Amino acid sequence: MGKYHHGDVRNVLLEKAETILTKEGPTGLSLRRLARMTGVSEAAPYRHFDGKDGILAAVAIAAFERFADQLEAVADTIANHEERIMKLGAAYVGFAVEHPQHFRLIFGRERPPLDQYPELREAADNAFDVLQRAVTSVDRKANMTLTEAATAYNRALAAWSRAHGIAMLVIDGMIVPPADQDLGSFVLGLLEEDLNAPLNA
Amino acid sequence: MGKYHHGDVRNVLLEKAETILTKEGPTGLSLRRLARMTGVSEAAPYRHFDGKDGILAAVAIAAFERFADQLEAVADTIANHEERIMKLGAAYVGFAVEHPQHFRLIFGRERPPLDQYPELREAADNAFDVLQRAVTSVDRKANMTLTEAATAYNRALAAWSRAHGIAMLVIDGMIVPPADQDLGSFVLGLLEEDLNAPLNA
DNA sequence: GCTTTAATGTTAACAAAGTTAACATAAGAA
DNA sequence: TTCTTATGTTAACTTTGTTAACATTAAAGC
Repeated sequence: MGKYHHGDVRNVLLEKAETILTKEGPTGLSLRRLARMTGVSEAAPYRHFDGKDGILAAVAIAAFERFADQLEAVADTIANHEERIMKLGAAYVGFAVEHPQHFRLIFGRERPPLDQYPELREAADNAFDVLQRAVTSVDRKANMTLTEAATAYNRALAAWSRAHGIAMLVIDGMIVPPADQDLGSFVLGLLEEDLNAPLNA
Repeated sequence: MGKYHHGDVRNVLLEKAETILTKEGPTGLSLRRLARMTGVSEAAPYRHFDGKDGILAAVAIAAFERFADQLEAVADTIANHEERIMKLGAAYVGFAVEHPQHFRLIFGRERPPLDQYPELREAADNAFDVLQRAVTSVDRKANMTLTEAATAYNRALAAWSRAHGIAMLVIDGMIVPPADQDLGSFVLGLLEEDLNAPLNA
């Protein structure tokens, strides 16, 4: 007389997985525990997901999508090129700080291999496309020379890696943002820092 | 008649752990497998290390030291301030690319908590001191105003996070360095990229 | 030299996790 | 209604981290 077919196990599992991940990270997410917490047998998740990686992939896809949406929302509202790059970087770090576990999931090594989950690869590519478009969009509509295009691409990489480095080091606790300052402006300050300028600017 | 006391189990374990880590990363390092490969009982490692975290900590400490040495070697040979910062960044990324698993270990979440391993914390702090000194050393010997000192500090953070971001994205395969170019000059290019400069420089 | 003690090994057990196989039941198609 | 498929369940198997109980060796104290 077991409650076979509750109807929505897959979604419930996903939501609970989401909750656990937020609190304890990918390592703390155990399939068995997840199943118990969902009130379903310990093997049930295997009917809906391709094992643990399958669930992680599903969560990662959702995370990538939210990430991309958040970046796009910022990028779309800012017309000025330089300002857009900077604010985008701040938003990038902002997402990492607000959702450190999700950020770690989509960039860390517990992320399932992109090759094995085409939708995951798609979600990842889409997020990076948003970034790249935002960084190079203004230049794209002008007719660029080959070297200009190359520079634009490199600049996107540079902007991306700067934001990424700050994000990683901050959520790792290696860089501690000053308490008396807004996180966004702190990040902007770091992004704009010119390593070659004289100290007494 | 068992071969009790082979004499050097601790070091052999560490070396084998090192080997496994290089090939398979922290996740692939299983204590039991390590013990078997070392030809010792599966509980033996616990006599020499504080469980799995203990071994990871030991390996991480060694990794931090090599990392710091490598950075210091570069920093010490370059007198020019700007050049030193840049080459240091390239060395930072170089280490990550040469030893991705070690880099991941010392920066990822499988690194044992610094609080629980004072020597690990020390090794980490030392590595970052090397970085910070190299980035701010020239300025340090001048008598700086408070704001100059703050700028110097921020600049160190900016340099660090830039290198870190490139390193992370490269070893994650999200940024693929061009095959026709030396990795070092690729990194230097990214580090020097001025996001605000016009495209046709 | 002999005895005691601490260090170092060993085996055996436990719990937790990922995964799969074998079986049960419900829902929908034929 | 019957057959097939999707979805659940239980029970097993393997691996892993860890600890307890016991064995042996080396070193220290007498």
